[in-house]
Amino acid sequence: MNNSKQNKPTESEMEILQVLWEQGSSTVREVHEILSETKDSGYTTTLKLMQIMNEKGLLNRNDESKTHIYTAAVKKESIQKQVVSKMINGLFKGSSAKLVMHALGNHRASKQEILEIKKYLDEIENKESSKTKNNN
Amino acid sequence: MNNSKQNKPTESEMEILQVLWEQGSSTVREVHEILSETKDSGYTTTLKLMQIMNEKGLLNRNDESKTHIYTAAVKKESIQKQVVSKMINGLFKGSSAKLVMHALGNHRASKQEILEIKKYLDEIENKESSKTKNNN
DNA sequence: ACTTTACTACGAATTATTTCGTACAACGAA
DNA sequence: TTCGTTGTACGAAATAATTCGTAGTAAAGT
Repeated sequence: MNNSKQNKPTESEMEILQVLWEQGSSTVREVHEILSETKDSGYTTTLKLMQIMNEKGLLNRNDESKTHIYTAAVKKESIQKQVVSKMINGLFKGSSAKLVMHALGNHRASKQEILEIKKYLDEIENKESSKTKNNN
Repeated sequence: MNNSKQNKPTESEMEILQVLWEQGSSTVREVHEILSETKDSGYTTTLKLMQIMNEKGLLNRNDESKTHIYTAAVKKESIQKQVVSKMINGLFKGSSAKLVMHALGNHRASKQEILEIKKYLDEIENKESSKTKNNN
């Protein structure tokens, strides 16, 4: 049923997904341009990677024109969820609170953010049963 | 200065570190026994991995007796920090609040935990300068 | 002493991931 | 049309990570 799961993206694939999530549909060149800022592998490397990701179902591609346009085929949220779950179960052994405090401890949050979180906490504290869908 | 950093543990190495952080110093067999519950690679695989980790400085070992005793040489906190940072900068593009809400959304926290988090939020909201050392 | 058992060491095979070279097609400009 | 440029395809090399077989050693049992 779900063709897009199963294939956990590798480290390099994650980098590409992140670019596509940020920029939206892009060409290989566009993606490569951005990756180049922080990495120095060649153009064909990015190309190959994206082709593989397409085969794996991680990306979709439109090849009507000569220059293909790629789009992330997996939702950012779904990957975020996957990664966060793994961390909670692994490194933080079931305690989301610990992860939360680490996150806040390492990376200073703005007053604004702190407020948001508090609001969110109030919500989940009250309704002990509803299923909340969260943000991006 | 910091000899223990640099070598980012691989996936398998993380599994071993987690066992050692939980169980404390252990023999290869003890570690392997636990890993076996969820994985099916052989004993010598675990052995080899731990030997490599020792070389990399990820583990320390006491080989006074025939059966060596291994200990994690890196602090759990330091790895947690590393991983969380990477997530915030990558997948969550700078917003620790988003990570926090994802964590709480995916993994139901207990009332107890929610309280702890709130308390923590109050702390960092107030003192804008002190450096808090957090839990395990 | 001999055999079995529990270890370590370590080379090497296997598998996964990343990287690149090269061939070839389309397109636009001269 | 003929180049030069920009793209894709794809095999295959280079690297990284995991897995295991085999050899050898010490300790304990018989």
